Amino acid sequence: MSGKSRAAMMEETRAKLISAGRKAFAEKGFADASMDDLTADAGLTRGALYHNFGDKKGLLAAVVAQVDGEMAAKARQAASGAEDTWAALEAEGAAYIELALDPEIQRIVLLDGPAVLGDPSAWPSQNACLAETRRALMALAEEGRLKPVDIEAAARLLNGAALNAALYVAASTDPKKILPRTVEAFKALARGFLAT
Amino acid sequence: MSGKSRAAMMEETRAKLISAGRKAFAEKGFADASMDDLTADAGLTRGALYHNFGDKKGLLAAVVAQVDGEMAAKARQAASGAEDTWAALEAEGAAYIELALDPEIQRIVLLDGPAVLGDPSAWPSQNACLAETRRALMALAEEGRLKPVDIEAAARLLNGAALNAALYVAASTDPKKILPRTVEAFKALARGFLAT
DNA sequence: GAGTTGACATACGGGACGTATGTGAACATT
DNA sequence: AATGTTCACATACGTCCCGTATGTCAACTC
Repeated sequence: MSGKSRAAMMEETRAKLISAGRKAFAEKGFADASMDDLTADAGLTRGALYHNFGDKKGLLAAVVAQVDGEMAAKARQAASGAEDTWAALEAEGAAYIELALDPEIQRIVLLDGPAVLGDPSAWPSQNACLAETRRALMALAEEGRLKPVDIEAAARLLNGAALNAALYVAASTDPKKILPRTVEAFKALARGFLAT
Repeated sequence: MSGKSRAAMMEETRAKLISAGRKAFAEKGFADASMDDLTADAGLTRGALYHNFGDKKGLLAAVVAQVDGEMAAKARQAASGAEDTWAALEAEGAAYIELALDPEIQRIVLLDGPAVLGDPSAWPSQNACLAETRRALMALAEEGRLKPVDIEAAARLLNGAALNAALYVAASTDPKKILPRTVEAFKALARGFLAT
């Protein structure tokens, strides 16, 4: 058992490249990240990258999909403890705001991602975060607790509000103080969707 | 009166460069816009651009400031006809959503702008759109019609929701059909800030 | 055991950005 | 009014980086 299967080897190089790309994109931004550098960091060359991901944007897409998936998982976990469907939606939104305080997430998912890959709803990763919010809203709609709004639009509005607000919190001089206020404001805002 | 003053000449070249940059950035995106090409389009060379704007990002900042100012002006105009302070806020939000359907605005202000220049609240243009929303919210707060939320955070949430929703509308297969639903959803959402 | 496939490395060309240097017209100075 | 200076802009150069085309070596097939 000295080696591994062909497919396993390839998965390993893909993982190494994604990891190196994630670090480089987070630290330098997509535009200033050199593929020569990040592939060398992974102990490889650009050849491996082009073979596995097609081009620089392809690597970013893979990185975004990974980070996006992690975000959705954490949001789901945050919502899992809620007693109530509505509380779950609020918890998810709050979780997104807090998650987006991470510079890595801001740079990769909120700034470079949309600019390079286009609108998030068109991403190959199918935007797991958005799907999570949509799911929560549909559950509420079935319970009859929502105003008669378009679910898809509502999900986009909530997600956009949360993630954008996080950029504001992170850019502020005192994030720790502003975060709770922002989360409260988000909860107040979200209640606009509640049936009266 | 054959010529113009020195300062007037410089303003003219700045205007020509901004105009050419605006077109190039809108059509090709920031990354794929060639400074050789866009300066030639303006009948100039890269020398003029570096002299006036420092670098490529400097030109983008100037373009963003111009577009952002135009957006705020239109939003203010849309709100001017409202009978009521709250109706004005709703009208502004709706105006942002509709404005953001313009591909030029999407590309420059919503996608490349944040990615290249960083968080909008830190822009030199001071984000006229955001300022407009903040103004409307403060007026409402003085009238006592707002829940006790942080104004700054609320402005960011509303703006983020509106602009992000516009990306969704524009990316949809049938924007004309989805736009009114999205605007309605936005109005419902915004009511979350209204005092009960 | 020879041929083929495929994952990855190396070599090459083109393009774009930023800087350093040049230039000619307007303004100041005497 | 003539000369020196400034400055807005053009030109020339070096450098970096992406994408492709080509090469290579191990693994699998027959």
